[in-house]
Amino acid sequence: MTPTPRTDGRVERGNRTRRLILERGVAIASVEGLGGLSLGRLAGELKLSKSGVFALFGSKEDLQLATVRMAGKVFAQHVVQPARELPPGLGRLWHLCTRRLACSRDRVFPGGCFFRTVAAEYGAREGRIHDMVAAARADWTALLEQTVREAREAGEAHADTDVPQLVFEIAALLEAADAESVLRGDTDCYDRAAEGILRRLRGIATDPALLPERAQLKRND
Amino acid sequence: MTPTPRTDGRVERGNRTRRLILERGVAIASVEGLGGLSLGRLAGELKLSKSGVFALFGSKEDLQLATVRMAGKVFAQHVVQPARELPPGLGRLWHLCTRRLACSRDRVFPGGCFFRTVAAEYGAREGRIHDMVAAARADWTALLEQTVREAREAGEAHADTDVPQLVFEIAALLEAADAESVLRGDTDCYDRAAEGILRRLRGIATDPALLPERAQLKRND
DNA sequence: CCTACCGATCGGTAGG
DNA sequence: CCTACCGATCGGTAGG
Repeated sequence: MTPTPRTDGRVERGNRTRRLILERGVAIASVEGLGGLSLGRLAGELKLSKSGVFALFGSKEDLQLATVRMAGKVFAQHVVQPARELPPGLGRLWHLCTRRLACSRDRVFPGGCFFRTVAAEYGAREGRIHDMVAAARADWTALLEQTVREAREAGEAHADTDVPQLVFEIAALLEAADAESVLRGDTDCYDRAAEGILRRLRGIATDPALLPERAQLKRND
Repeated sequence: MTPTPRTDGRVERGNRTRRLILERGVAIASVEGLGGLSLGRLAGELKLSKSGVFALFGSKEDLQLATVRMAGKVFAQHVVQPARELPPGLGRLWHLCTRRLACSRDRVFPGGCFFRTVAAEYGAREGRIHDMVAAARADWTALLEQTVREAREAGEAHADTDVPQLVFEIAALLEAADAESVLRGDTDCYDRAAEGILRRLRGIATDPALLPERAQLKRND
């Protein structure tokens, strides 16, 4: 399956450069949006030629789309994957929420959550970037809804739980915390979001002991 | 106090042109952000000369700042002013929320709420635009907090109401509805936000009759 | 002296 | 990955 190796290692070097460009692109776009990306700027900051960057991606839009894909990998690694280590249930749902808050607090993306920034930037436009960003958000809410349903099937959440309503409110509090921390530079919002979510989860839990008593976001999780 | 009128009406014409430019600028920025504004584009769309647009504002940044101010007037007219007609209390608070949702649903700003878009665009940057956008958001949360406190002082809300926590959650649900309606093009989110807010307000109300039984956003309010 | 523009062009940079 | 360019457009300013 592996292509015949060229002993000069040009393919490998190209992949390294590509990753370098995308990591920088994700960081820039989380602060200034995907509109802040330009071939010349990325080339200048990384000491590459503009046409070299262009050759690796084919067009500016393809570079932007690849940047969105890279951001998705970062988000999955920091938020989605760690929650898989816990068994399905309210504990896993709560872990998804705290990891999402920690991802913002720790500035995994320097300008706050990449997807909130680009969703605001491309939400009202049309085209491939809008569609990919909307799909990424749909994946996130679908993951939250699936996790709630698993908790319900495990008997940890009441049978009459309104899943879309609950997930809408959870996602709203998570995003508001990210937005406010970036805009105002404070961290109270993380405790407020955690408290609001925890109150909502207590409302659907069949057993209060399934959830922590207090929102502990000081921990390194 | 009025300046001596020049019979040629040049000053008046300038003010009309200025308003025309800012109205277009607000519409463009709500969709594409303030970065989507350019002197040449505004001039082209309004059949003015680029230097004419420039002369009216002095610089691009001053044009952007004036655009933020104009958007503030629009928001005040559609959301803040109507709520003043109601007496202080939970009814006024609820009216602020429904007007805010209607402002998004009716696309008073074509790309969804102007301030959510530009807050995401400039939240992680520095400068005069960031500061003005942050101040506008602080004004909005301060208005909500003041309205909650008035309801508490009128005996309509419990004395132990955590005002900042409540306002954080209300603002989060309002913004999430706006963002989701723009990104996905549906309207369910308005009912979800209204339901979530109403549930929260019932939790602090001393008398359930102070609030509507159902979130009626179909009405023309 | 003022205003509200005009047509043309400044030095630079965009995507390609 | 490079240098060398293109058509266009950017924010801003000249004299009239």
